[in-house]
Order: sequence, then C-alpha cells, then structure tokens
Amino acid sequence: MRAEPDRAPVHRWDLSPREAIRLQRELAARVEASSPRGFAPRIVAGVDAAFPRPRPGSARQVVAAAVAWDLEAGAVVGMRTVRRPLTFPYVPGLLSFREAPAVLEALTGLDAPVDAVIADGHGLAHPRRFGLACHIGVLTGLPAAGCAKSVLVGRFDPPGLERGARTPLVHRGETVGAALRTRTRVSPVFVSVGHRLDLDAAVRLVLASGGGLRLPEPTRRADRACAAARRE
DNA sequence: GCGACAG
DNA sequence: ATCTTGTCGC
Repeated sequence: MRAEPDRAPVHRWDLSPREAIRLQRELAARVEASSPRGFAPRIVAGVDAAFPRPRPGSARQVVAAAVAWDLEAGAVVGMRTVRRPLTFPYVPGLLSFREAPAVLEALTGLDAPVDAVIADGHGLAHPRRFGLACHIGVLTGLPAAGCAKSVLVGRFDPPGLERGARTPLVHRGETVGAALRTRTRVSPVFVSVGHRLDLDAAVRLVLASGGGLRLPEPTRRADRACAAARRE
C-alpha cells in the first residue's frame, strides 16, 4: 500500500493499559461493518509479527511483516519487514498496542496497491469489539479481516468437517465472528470483521486467500517473512 | 472470589 | 508469541 499524502494522523502508542482501553472504546465507534459497493479485492495484504528472543543485554524487539498477495495471479507482489523496539507487554485484549505500530509501518511501506488486509488476530471478536484487525483497518482506512487461530471471546459449535463449513462465534448474545473450516478435517480458524467488511465478505476473503492450507496464503507468507527477518 | 485469556 | 524432546505421518 502506498502511503497516502494526507492520511489521518496516528495516535500515540506509548499508553498505559488503562489508557489503551479507553482509546479502544473511542476508536471502536469508527469501525464500519459493511463492505464497499462492488467490493472485489485483487490484492490482499497479510500481516504478522514475531518476537525474537532478545540477545543478552539488548532490548526486546518486534519484527513485523506485510506481504501483498495477488489473488488473481496467486503470487506475492510485494513484501516489507520492519524491526522496532518493543514497548508494550502482551495483555489479552490489548494485542494491537504490542504489534500494530510495527505492522502498520510494514503495511504502509508496501509498494503495491492493497485492496484488503488480513491480520492474524481478531477484529470484532474482541471484548470491546476492537481487536487488532479493527485497529489496523481504522488507522489505514482499508477493508480488514481478522483471522485468528484460537478464540479470545465468544463460544461456538464445531463447524462441519468440510472446507468452507462455518458456525457463528457468539459473545454476549451477538455474533462477533465465525468458526471457519478452511481445510477439510483441520481445526477451524476464527474470522471476524476488522473494518469496511461484513462477516460474509470477511469469510469469503479468507477462503479466497487460502490455497488449501489452514491459514490464508498472505498470512502464511507474512509469518514466513517474519521468520526470515528474525535472525538478522 | 475463581477461571479465561488473540499473539 | 517463545521455549523445547520426542513422536507420528507422508
């Protein structure tokens, strides 16, 4: 994604957990849960982060990667990795404050026109309806979906065993995502809306990006890129 | 008060 | 997420 000349200014990241929660409540109101008219993504970016064990004496860092995947060509058309000092602890529900700063730099540094983003975490399937995917979506303005490997909040019944089978992920009486079988007989992933998408579109995006493996191809590539960037 | 808890 | 030994399957 090419950095826009006049993007909305980003907020600060050096917040206390308490301030972070307050910010989430504010930004949650900006999430749009409907898809753009005629939404037909061609290039989807997968983003991921890793945390190399700190070398004795040095500070912890976060390695983030963004990979642009062309759905039509089935090929990587852009990639970017960044390393930044780690400034926030892992707190369930506040993952974006740990990963998003680096992820956003990798994403905005991508030299390709991104149509949508898939983050490895939740979107609306979050205690305050503002998971990592929402944060990335709202700050970039891009349609975004969350694709997590395990649940943070909500309950679900096991979906059918074939690829594409899905059941609702429900939290406090509302459907916040879907348990989706991306591969026959393999444990489901949890898809939720990040921004500018409805749940069906998010599910379709994940299925369209998953070449038969459990995780979407863009996400796998981003994970692989992080692994490669870890030791450098 | 006791569990649960994305990555 | 990261660490970490052995084990199972293609």
